[in-house]
Amino acid sequence: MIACGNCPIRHNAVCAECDTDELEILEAAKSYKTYAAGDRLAEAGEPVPYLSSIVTGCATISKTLEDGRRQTVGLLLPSDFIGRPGRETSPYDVEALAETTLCRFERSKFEALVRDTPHIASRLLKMTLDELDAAREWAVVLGRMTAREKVVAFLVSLAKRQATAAGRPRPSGSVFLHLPLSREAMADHLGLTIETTSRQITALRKDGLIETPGKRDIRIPDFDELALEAGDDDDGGFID
Amino acid sequence: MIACGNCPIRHNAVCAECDTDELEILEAAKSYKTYAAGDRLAEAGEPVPYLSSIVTGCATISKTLEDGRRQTVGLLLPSDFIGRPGRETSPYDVEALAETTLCRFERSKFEALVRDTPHIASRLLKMTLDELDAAREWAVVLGRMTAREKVVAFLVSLAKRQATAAGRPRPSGSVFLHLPLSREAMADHLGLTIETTSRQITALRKDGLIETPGKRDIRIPDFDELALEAGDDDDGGFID
DNA sequence: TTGACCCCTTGATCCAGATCAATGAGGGGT
DNA sequence: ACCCCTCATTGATCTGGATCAAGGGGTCAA
Repeated sequence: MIACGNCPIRHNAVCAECDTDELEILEAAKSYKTYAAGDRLAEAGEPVPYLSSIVTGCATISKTLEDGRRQTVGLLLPSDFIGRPGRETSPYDVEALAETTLCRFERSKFEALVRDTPHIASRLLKMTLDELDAAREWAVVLGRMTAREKVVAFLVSLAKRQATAAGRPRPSGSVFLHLPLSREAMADHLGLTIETTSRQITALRKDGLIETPGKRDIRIPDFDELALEAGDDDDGGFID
Repeated sequence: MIACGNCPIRHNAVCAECDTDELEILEAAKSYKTYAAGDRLAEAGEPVPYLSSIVTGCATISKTLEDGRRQTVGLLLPSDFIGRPGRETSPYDVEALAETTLCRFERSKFEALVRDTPHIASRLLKMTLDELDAAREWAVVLGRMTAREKVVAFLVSLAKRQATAAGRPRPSGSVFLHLPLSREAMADHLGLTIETTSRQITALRKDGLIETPGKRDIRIPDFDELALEAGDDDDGGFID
């Protein structure tokens, strides 16, 4: 059991705005659970008894159509939140891509926390607005970008999130990236097939935009050059 | 100036949970503004001085890439909210598709309302979570559906929203639908070209799934039959 | 060491939807 | 009434990414 004060996601998760008094309440209500890679954290249409934050690991939110087509609609990394106050069941599958530890709260307890703790409520609102922005940005990728641009957009966004999580500013220069996703999971996220995804990675390597020291490892020699491929001129400048 | 008590979106907008005392505060702070079809309500990268609700009309949230490709990431109908507390500028263009009236609050005033009025904050959280669900559902459409399925999914979702707005349950049987969007706006929303969108509508008409009494009017003789085309077996059952 | 399995890559072909190109159908202004 | 002008439809062709198919390499268990 990690003390909230030492928690790796203390300053990014839904508890980020809480003061020490409030942390004590969370401390009393929380429980941890660790899942293995491949485990289901939630299943479409099934009840979600716990609302949780990802402490370590990685998971996807996805939907599978009756005929097997699958689309990932969210990629969850440490500090991201799983579940929705006010809704008993999940509309999506959530599955761990790697060993994943959750910090969990029983639904009814968490809903009370949201009601009674303005710092939780306001943090949750901010995180939800951020997720909405991310989902909309991804809609542009899915709707209008070419396969190559999709792969680049994914690598760029992953590098940015990795930097943010580490408290670093926008990446630049040389960046190393470990992919928590298989090619299949990437393809599902990008709205492509495995084959096309693989070919685009090969093409980016041949063009010198990335190096692939391992199947799941990417080195980006020049982040800005890669970002340019997806038209990412980093609007950036938002005030918090 | 409409009195909040008589407002058409009183029970669906961000003010839905407010009691009469709180409405008085809103009443004092709000102002109305009406835009013509085609007007910009917000521009990507520009400041958004007012946070608003749509009272009547229709608008799109969209992004245009440097080379002109455009993707609509949200369709705004009466009671929907525009703008984000905590962010000065809009990352997207917002434009009116028809004459649109907004109920507006100065940013600083609204941010204070969110802070001090739990009924506003909680309603805003719920609306944002709903929008996030909608954005994710749309990601499945954009990433994995065929052109025909995309058009059907759009018509089905529009019919559902229209029914919800009118306080009716899930549509069934014969449904009449007025499209607030041009073919171009539809195409931008669906991640298709105008031509493909038009062809799919023609195909659906030839298949007897829809009738088109006017370019912007659609009659759906059998809603459930159409919904089936997009694999919409209406999970429905969510608890609020 | 061998083999089974999984995941990834690469090649060949196909096809849904994009692109290029007319044509039609209002609709508003003069 | 006529002329634009915008929007929608339809046709012909092209192409990016899907599909079908065949290896290749790493890992684990026997």
